[in-house]
Amino acid sequence: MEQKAQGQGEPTNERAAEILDEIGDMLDILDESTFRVRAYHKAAASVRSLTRPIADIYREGGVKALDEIPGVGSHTALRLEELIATGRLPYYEELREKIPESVTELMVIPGIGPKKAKKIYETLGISTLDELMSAITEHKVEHIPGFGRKTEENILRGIRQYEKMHERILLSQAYPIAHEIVDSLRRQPFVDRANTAGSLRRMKETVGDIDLLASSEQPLKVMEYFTTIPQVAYILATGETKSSIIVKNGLQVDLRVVAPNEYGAALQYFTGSKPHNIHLRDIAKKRGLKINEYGVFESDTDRRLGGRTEEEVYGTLDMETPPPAIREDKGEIEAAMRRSLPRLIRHEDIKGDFHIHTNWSDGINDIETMVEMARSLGYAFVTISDHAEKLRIAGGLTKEELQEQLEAIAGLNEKYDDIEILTGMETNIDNDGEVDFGPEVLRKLDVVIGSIHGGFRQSKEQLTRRMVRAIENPYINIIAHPTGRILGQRPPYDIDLHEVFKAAAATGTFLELNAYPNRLDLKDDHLREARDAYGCKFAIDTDAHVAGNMLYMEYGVVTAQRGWLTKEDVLNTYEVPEIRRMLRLKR
DNA sequence: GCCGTTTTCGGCCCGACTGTTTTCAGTCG
Ligand SMILES: Nc1nc2c(ncn2[C@H]2C[C@H](O)[C@@H](COP(=O)(O)OP(=O)(O)OP(=O)(O)O)O2)c(=O)[nH]1
Ligand SMILES: [Mg+2]
Ligand SMILES: [Mg+2]
Ligand SMILES: [Zn+2]
Repeated sequence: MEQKAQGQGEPTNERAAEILDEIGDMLDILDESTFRVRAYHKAAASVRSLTRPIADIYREGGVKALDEIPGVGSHTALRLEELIATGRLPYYEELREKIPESVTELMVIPGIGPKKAKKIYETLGISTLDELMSAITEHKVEHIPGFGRKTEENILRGIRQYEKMHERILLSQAYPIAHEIVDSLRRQPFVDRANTAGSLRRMKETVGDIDLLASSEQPLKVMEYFTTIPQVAYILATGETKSSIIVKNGLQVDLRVVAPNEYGAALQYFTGSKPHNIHLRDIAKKRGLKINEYGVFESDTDRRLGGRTEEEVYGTLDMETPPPAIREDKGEIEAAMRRSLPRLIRHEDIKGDFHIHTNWSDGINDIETMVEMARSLGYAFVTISDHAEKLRIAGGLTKEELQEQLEAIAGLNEKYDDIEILTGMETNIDNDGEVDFGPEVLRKLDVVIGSIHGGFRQSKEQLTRRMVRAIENPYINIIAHPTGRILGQRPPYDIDLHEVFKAAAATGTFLELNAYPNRLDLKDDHLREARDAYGCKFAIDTDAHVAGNMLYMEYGVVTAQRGWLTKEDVLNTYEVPEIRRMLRLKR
């Protein structure tokens, strides 16, 4: 029998995490201890969020290094070693003999957990979604002991819901939907306060649903309003503190409603993340306190100590309040206890944008329009960085055209005294790591960007070599969208980021945080790794192809925050003379 | 299965909503 865990060579982090999750699910179905089950899921989440391939970690530090991954203990470290070394995991395969893959797959349906999946499998001998659908049509499911007519209906709805929508959506797509509902809630006289919460408030690059919080003295009125807004397609559940709806595009929206003096505790709870909450509550518990969404309490007396504001919740534990963007249980709780939270970069720190296209290549607007947009954003500078000639499909500029553009920019710079237009170009890194132009052209430019636009399927060695050569080119200042991923469309190319970060730090080459909402590349965790382990510096760029795109800077800044970056880490927070000085250091 | 300035054993966050249940399990946040 062909198993996914077999003979596939070294597992990616994602594959290893999937296997750990599936083991957790199988143990869950087998009625194992919930703590063991949780341990597997926790280890899976930890492996999934690593910034380095586990195979590399293992090669460098052996089992000991695997053991040091949070949530991975001696036992799982050995299992991962087996998996990395042989491409197989006998323990996983043994469990699979008892529980077929298709049974754990039933658990993707909202409303079907380990117990229902097990009953469906054992009672009806059903393990696939198709079989389940026919069993529902024949009304066999409602006769499973403990199930009923409504259970069957809900499973059917669950399947429909899953088929319509089960992917995470871009933060930028969820954001306006969320704020439209928040705004409408705020307009209701019976609503005291309303806010976004969950991953959307933490500004995660994608969100699984929209989480909203409101406070009110009349919670039932709020729920009645919420479940009848025009966006509603289906009401999943509604009670006096919590309701869930599905909106027209298939997305789920959860609303929690609490009393006004509980707002801070509820916001803390509902902002999460889940690991952050669990860690925080664990600390409270060890101090004889209890935290829930209604407040902080003394465990033995249930006396309420606070919860009006988030600061009160964290303050009761003698902690600073971590910004929502970093509440991922990746060190922020410890930092908040030491009172040494990072001073994260703010949007106001941004003084300009280095990556802007115009109608000289594949942009929509002319130079002046882009400059006017930059001025309206209060920027001190903007760099025009059109594509170069090798990227024909993007209307790349020849060196003659570039010369013309430089003259046009010189003219515009005469006209403005409140903004400086820097000259630049986005060059294409070819298969040999060379770019469109040599020093005689590039030396005329203030800022040179290099990026990969093709050959994504090359070997890791080749891709890495190309990139590192470009980084070593003394004229290239910024590497744009370093991993090439496009959320929901294209995975990152297979490149050795360790080599890229090392070379960038050694040469004084800035790594881009491309703020385009479906790129956000480098991503949050990579930014943090590149800075902390390598000392890299960054530029947050919008890669605007039309003036309005320059507003994407906001998504770049929040992603930088999620990567724990401070103002000092980011080139476009400096004054122009200082930027020029830093750019010249490389040449 | 993981983990440790009170522990290497004994804990592991805490609660809402639903359906099928005569008292709570399952799923989800
Ligand atoms: N204490 C506690 N809080 C939880 C738990 N599950 C969820 N929460 C809180 C923290 C989450 O951020 C918040 C919203 O839950 P979601 O499932 O929507 O997660 P979140 O929005 O973080 O991520 P998402 O993008 O929706 O997958 O509810 C839990 O098991 N325990
Ligand atoms: Mg959510
Ligand atoms: Mg939610
Ligand atoms: Zn570009």
